[in-house]
Amino acid sequence: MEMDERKKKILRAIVQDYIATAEPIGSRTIARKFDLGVSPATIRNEMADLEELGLIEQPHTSAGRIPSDSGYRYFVDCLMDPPRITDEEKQVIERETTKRISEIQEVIAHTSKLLSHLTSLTSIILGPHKGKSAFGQMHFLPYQPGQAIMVIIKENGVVDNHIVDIGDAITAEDLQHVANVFNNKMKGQSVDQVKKNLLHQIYGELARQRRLIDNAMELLSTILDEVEQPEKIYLGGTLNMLNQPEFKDLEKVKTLFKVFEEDERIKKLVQPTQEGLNVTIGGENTLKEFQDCSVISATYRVNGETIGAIGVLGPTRMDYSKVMAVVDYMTRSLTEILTRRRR
Amino acid sequence: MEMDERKKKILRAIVQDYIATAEPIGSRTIARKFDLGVSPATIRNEMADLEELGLIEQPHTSAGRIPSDSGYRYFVDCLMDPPRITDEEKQVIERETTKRISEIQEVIAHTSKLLSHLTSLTSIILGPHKGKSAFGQMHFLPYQPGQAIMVIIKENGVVDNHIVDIGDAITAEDLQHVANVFNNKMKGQSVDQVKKNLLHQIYGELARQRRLIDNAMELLSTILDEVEQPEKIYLGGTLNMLNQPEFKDLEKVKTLFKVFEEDERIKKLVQPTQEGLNVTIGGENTLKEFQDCSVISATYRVNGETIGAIGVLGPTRMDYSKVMAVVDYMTRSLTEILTRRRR
DNA sequence: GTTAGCACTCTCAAGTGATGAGTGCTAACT
DNA sequence: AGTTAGCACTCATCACTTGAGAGTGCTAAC
Repeated sequence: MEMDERKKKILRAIVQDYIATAEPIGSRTIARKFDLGVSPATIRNEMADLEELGLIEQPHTSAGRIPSDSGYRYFVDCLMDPPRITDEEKQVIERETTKRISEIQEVIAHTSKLLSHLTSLTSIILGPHKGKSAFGQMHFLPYQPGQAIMVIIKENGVVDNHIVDIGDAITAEDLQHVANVFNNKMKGQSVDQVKKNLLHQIYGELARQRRLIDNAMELLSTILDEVEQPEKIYLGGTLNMLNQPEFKDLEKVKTLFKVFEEDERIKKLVQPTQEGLNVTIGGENTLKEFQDCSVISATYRVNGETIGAIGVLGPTRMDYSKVMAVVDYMTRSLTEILTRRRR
Repeated sequence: MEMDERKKKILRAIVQDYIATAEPIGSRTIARKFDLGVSPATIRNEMADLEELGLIEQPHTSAGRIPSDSGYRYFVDCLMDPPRITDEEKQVIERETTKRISEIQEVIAHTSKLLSHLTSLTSIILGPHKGKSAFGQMHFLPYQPGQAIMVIIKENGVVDNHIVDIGDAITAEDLQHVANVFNNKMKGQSVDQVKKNLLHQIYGELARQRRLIDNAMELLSTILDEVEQPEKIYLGGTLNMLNQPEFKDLEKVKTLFKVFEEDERIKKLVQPTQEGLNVTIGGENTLKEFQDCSVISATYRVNGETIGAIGVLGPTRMDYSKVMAVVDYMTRSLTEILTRRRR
């Protein structure tokens, strides 16, 4: 069976109306609301075909039709108005993102809020992965008698600091010396490499500061091996889900919110499967709790390198065109902000 | 009218049963479940008295009685078994808190989880307030051509760092010089003071680095004025509320969770009004969304100084004895951990 | 190929009545 | 005087029925 023009029109009508009202729509209503020039009976026949094609379904005998997952998929791929951001949305985003915020976490948290606000759905942002970064520089700053602050700058520019106990016997010059040795030997190396290859060298050169070195190495391990610490997840507008009629059931809300607390599974949702905008509809995603939901996601970059993902979660019945436009624009916006910030 | 022994017994029975079942309890059931040696009719008479005293109430004519806020209050103050932590709870807490965690945020987050888990309610922890701290030291570290990392150490030992753009013309010595001037002039001063009194001096001494100074001052403002950044709030087990029968209504859930997102109002809930354990029952607290809820809270300390609060939020119908015991114990535990950690 | 007509199905909301829990009151009992 | 049995009354809840409305599929006519 072929998808002729009229079938397409009818499917589009069904999807659009269902997205707007969340009510199954019947042939009579379609004929009334959408000017297709045919009678309800004709539409009924077409709908029977569409159902056979698996694009729409009936919740029960005497209800109207609703789109199936495949129906949404077809709609998104072939029927939908192309995603186009409205001037109003654009303005809001511009206004909100030009506020100068320095901390990257805050930028992302703010983006998350904005995204959920614009879509009235739940936003999910995968924070930038810290990236296993190699050793860059080390410095010691005087702090208090017997203590110094060890500052470690990773190769990717992230700065970490820790207070370390030093003996009273160590002078500023000694510290400088230790730092110099580390900086020379370790530049660009991972901790494992250092432990294997260079530690005895360092010990050799700095025999007297053995305790300080051990201390420093331990700190370096924890700081540079921070990769295990997973990317942070930012959720925004989780409450918006409660306004969706598909979550008027308390049990559903419970399971939904339970999953919201499991970062690992949320992460899977926005994990991009391909470049550009990802649209995952209903059962296409693997989490059974979200079989009634769709996710629009995309990745954001810094200096061309993909470092995180941004997504919107909503009921399958969402305004794909609008949400896709917003996610797309926000991704670019975020990429731009982060890139500019880094310059 | 006096509260004689029998009235007390009956009130206690009503509260205990209602806490356990969440169902209004009638005279017959009381006579059956609790061995008071009198007939339902007598209990009815007593209950009429208790109602007149405002300690219990009837949801509707033919339902049993439930405790009123005053009833709970009387129960907590006079009737309840004294809070006593069980060995089992104690063990769990010991086990969980001996895991060595270094970051204070993590300690608190973990405590929050533990607390909500033990009580099956929602835990609220007010993070340690950062305290307005004055300028301590400043350092510049070389980073990339044209950029340096400015490290600011506050008087309380908190370290902050930011990448700053410096011109190509500035040498390491220049930077050192700038830092020295700042360190000399500003030690222990607040930013406002500096702006008022010292800025022109600094400009005078460092005429050539005017742009860098402006830059630095701006950063200092944001870093040192961080007080405005409020104490962080840790919520745990918010989902537990969904298991409470009083929140089977979706509308209630919505308003509840909305308030959960408003830190300012949550803060009010646990803000201690007196030393030791605070018990706020139902309408006693000021937030109208929480008129059906009670809060048990207490403050935790470091080195004798109160730095935050810890609390449990649940329906008015909660197991006061148990929750009070747990909150009390956890407070001590947290105080101890933080104090030990600081040594 | 399209449409009108019609019987049929199914949900939903409103109405009904039985049931049961619980009360307050009265009068009898100890 | 305090306690209890008995009883009429109230009210929520549940199961059941019923009617209305929406929608369908089928058939026959256009």
